[in-house]
Amino acid sequence: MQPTTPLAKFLPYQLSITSNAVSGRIAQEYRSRFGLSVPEWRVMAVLGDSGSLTQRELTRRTLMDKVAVNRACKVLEERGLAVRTPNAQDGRSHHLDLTPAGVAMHGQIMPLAVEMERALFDGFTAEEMDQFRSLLEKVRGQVRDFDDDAIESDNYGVS
Amino acid sequence: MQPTTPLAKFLPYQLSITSNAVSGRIAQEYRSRFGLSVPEWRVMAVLGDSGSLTQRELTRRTLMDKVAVNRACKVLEERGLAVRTPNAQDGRSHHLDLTPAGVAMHGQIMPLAVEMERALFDGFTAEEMDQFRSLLEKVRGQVRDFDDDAIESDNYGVS
DNA sequence: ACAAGGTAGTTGCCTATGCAACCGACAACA
DNA sequence: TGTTGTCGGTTGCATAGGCAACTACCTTGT
Repeated sequence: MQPTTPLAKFLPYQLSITSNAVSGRIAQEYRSRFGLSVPEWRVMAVLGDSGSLTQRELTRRTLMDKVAVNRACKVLEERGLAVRTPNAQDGRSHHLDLTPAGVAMHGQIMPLAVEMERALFDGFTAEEMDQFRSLLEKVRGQVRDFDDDAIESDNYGVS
Repeated sequence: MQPTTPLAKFLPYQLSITSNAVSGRIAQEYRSRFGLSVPEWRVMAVLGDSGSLTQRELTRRTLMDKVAVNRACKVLEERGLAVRTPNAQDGRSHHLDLTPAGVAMHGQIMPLAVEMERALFDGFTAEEMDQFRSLLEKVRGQVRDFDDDAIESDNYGVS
């Protein structure tokens, strides 16, 4: 239906619009059901699974910016879904844990995540999902390599 | 190396971080080489290929917000890369075209796009790339379906 | 011809996101 | 023990991106 532009064939473009569509759909669901943003949801997910983590640990595990983690934690604390307790080993940081209310919400959040993943990839075979996962991982590896080589050689005529 | 959290297995999450990594890398390249943002680049790509399009048409082809298209066009015009000429058929809109400078830049932009796509998917077989493309497309289709069904049934206990 | 409704483009506002700078605390070492 | 460098966390700032409202213009129906 859409006229073929070079843009439509460009794989990074397809990746981008697909990711946006999926993220948007999921964000909408979490916002309307729980009033959670995506960063908040991610912190809840990790915290509910592992518990007692510092923000540094959360940053590492969610691959989000430390500021994003900080703000998400702040909101979760204000909403009474998580608490910070002092870290005896390191006075700079604190341990984060879900409150009972947080645990309860986590118990609703994860099934919804599973359900959405199922709905989004409904019709995919197990092989296709594995393939998709490994292709995504491979691309991330390439980005890291790409970052290293950093094409400083040829600047395509632009100084 | 990274401890396994449920988050890391969650496919929409992997999609999101992969897309961010790729987009970020590409955005950086276009910014440093041409001073173009991603929306500006997309408009340049489509315009260079088809020429004489209205913003409405550009919106349709890039799948971007009409405001994003508008702002990109404004910048391109200010930088002398594109011009707007009145549309005799419809007084509300105008036709956009690349200037000679815009055409020249387009001539450098597209090879870089091809080169980056190549570098990012280096090591992928043609089959893998096709597979990737069709998987992405399939997911987008699912998001559309998902949008329709809209899971209004069970609200997971949240009113 | 004119009223009502719709559409392309534009502007303003509000939120999300990221970086850089900063603060208090830890670690290494003279 | 004091000094220097580093690290976790926080805040402020600057930018990107989307939505809603508005203007100007087109279209349809009377």
